Amino acid sequence: MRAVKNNAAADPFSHRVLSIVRRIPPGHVASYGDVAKLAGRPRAARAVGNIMRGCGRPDVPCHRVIAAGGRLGGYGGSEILKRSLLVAEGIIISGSRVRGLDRVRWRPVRRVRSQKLKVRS
DNA sequence: AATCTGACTGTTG
DNA sequence: CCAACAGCCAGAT
Repeated sequence: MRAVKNNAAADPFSHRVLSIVRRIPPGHVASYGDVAKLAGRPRAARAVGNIMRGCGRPDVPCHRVIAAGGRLGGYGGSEILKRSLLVAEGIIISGSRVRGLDRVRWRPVRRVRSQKLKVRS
């Protein structure tokens, strides 16, 4: 049985996007644009949204992926649920905006390029 | 291969 | 702040 064949979504991009979203820790968020950028396609925010729409995986915290500027973005019509999930993780939301975005925005650990220590002698 | 579809985003009025 | 528009993009038809 060939198995897996009907699944056309085995592309590197969507796979990369999903693995990135999977790493967003509770209490943190990333915008569609952020994820797109991390996935190597800085202008594919819209495409990321489409991928989120289809991800129905329990291991993918798609509720932590929001729109730019702290706006919530969509959640399959249940934006209320998305808001609840975020609040439950400690995210503070005022109106329809995440507050203190800079403090909860997820920052993947980037490799520091042999940062030299300046030693004074 | 061409067209359509949006959980997007930045600009403009 | 909100609505309309115009780019942009990967997936699905």
